[in-house]
Amino acid sequence: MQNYLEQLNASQKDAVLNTEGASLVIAGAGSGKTRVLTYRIAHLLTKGVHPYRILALTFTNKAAREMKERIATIVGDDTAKNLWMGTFHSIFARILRNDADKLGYPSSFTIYDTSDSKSLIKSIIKEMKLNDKDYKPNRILGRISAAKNDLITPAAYARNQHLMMEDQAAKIGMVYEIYTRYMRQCYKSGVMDFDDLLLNTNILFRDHPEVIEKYQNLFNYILVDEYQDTNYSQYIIVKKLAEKHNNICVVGDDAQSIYSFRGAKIENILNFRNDYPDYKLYKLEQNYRSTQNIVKAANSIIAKNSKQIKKAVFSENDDGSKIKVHNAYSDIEEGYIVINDIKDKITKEGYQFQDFAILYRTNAQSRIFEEALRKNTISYKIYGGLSFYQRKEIKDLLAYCRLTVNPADQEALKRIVNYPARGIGKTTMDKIEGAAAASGKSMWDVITSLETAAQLFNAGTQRKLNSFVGLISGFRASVSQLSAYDVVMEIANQSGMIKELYHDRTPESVARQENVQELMNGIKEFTTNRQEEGGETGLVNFLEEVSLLTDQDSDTEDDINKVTLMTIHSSKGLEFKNVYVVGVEEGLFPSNMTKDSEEGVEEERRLFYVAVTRAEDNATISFARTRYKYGESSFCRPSRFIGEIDPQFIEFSGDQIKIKDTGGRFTSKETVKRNFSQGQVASKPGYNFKKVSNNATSEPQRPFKGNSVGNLQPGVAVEHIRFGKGKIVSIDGQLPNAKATVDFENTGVKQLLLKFAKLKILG
DNA sequence: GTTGCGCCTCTTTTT
DNA sequence: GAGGCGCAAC
Repeated sequence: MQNYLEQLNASQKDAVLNTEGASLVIAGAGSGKTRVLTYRIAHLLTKGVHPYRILALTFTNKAAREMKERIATIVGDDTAKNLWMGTFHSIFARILRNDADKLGYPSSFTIYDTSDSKSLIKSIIKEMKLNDKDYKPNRILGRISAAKNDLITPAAYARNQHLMMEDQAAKIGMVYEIYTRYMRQCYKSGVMDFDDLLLNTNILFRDHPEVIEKYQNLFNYILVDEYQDTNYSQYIIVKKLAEKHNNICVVGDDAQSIYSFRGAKIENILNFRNDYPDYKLYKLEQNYRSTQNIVKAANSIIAKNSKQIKKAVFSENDDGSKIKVHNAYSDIEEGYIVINDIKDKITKEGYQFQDFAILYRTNAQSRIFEEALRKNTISYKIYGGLSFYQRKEIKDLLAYCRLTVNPADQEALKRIVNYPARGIGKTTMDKIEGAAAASGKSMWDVITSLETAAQLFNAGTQRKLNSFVGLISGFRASVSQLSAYDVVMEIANQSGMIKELYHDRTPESVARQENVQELMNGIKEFTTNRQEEGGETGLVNFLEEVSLLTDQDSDTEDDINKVTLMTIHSSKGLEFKNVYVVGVEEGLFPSNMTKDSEEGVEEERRLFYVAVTRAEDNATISFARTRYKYGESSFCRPSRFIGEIDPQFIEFSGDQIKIKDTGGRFTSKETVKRNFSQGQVASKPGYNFKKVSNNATSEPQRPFKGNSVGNLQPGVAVEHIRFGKGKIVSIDGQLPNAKATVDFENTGVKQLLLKFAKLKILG
């Protein structure tokens, strides 16, 4: 065993050695947080604490896995593997599976992902005949999810005046009813969604004292990573579990709380001292990751926030270079600037691909960088976006698995009942769904019950349904006799999926075949790993693992030495020698969705802080002045955040742009004007948008769509998706080829062909 | 019942 | 730009 204590500084050592009681470790970015957590657990183990008496909760599987591996190198595999270490969701799914029957769930309950939840909500909205203009599944799911994370049941929701008024104001007053039906439906289907895993854990602990007592006694020590990102539901679970022994250690950084949209309450970490008045506070303030310039710049950013725990993060590393700010004409140029800079650093400074990360606010931004990287034959890996498990063929196969394990799983059934096509169409499904709703039974029960089937369907349909039922029943019978791998193999073959997929040899289809193969390999791997750890290897366990996996968890061998592309959210906890924070523009970062509220902006600022502090050697910020959004080009201004960095730590490169701080906003008038005069965007009379577009293939196809032409008169204020607000000066000719002279303020754009324009009349 | 086409909405972040 | 949905044709 290595002497791990020697590798720690004084405050880190303090935090590792004081294992008893409540501890709050405030860990600045790059201050060795994971190291403290790892060694603290290793320390407990070397003191003789049994591994199964330690509960360590993280937010990603990857974090858990890496920590476990590091602990294993200190105390050995056999000890480390018995730790209760994992994400909130996976640990409590495991606990729930043991006691699911107490809550009326089958122990084989399956887990809905977000798209399953959305689809269910969509059908409830339909069933209730609500208008889908106001009732957007996304939005409704958000409300329900938030309620669950605040431990608000449907009944409590209906009684909550605040929530009800909010809903009514937003014209979605029936959310409580949708929530009620959603819960009922999930229950009936024997499924839980992500939030249910936590909510039901809370219910289990609340209603079954013997259960909570069992786990209170079991877990002598509880550790929570990224505590600033816990939501109320998680907070209560942790609090209850720790009640007995009071050995709780939470680690986090309030400055990096970036998940409030998922219900995270920064207050949990800010109020820790109220919950545990005898707590000990450890502050890790020395940053070992980044240069002094980066740390100081980051400090100047976060200083603008009001809600925070005071700390002084410092670095004793070299000063390093200043943060570079690149000003790009367009999003496409931004891509090239970044990629050229990467190439430059590789040739001149000897960095490798793996030393670079491109971080963006939204997944949609990745495409341009991917293209630029591909053109330059730089290998890259991209996280987020459409993950492996969201691909159609994978979801289909997993839906078969889910249905096999849990035939009541309604979304799984709906997904594959007619895939591959077996003549069970919409009419039949509507009947089944109607009967299921009327009788309170699951759809599976409806189709397996002979009497109802005879009433509802003609002989042909009955035969088709019976054959489907036989298929699934066959799979169910196999589960007890075959390994998970063999069951899935049987499913893939007998369902007809394989035949369907191998039907043609188009590249897409080959890719799908490979994906299915990869999933099969995944099952093999899962089985071997679990066997080594002595865990369960059933199909139900595989499904659980897969449901709670994110694509960040699946790093493969050939992912080494590649440029990393990911959202800033996913980059938390990681570090790279060179970091590019791209698209730092008003409306994008901070996002339009959040910039109206002070809390929203503070969270975005923390996100910006997270982005910058990922960098070890160089942080580079860039913004574009025009960007494609929703398939159309639009103008953007640099983000207020750039102006908030203490200027002594940044350096502008490329075209100088006038950035003026006007109370949190920037003006970039001059640059925009200059651009037009440079001719990059034509402003000649009578041009059409084809010439304006950066990308000649994306000609706007839609014809003019304003109100009637009669409304388009000189003097009318209009908005155009590309050019912002302006006033019509004059109109010539008739639609569809009318020419309007519109003065779009500050853009230099004067004339539009209405044929191609999409104007919105203001006011 | 199935397929294909065109129109519409949409985007924040994720366990 | 992409995916989802509705509608029309087969």
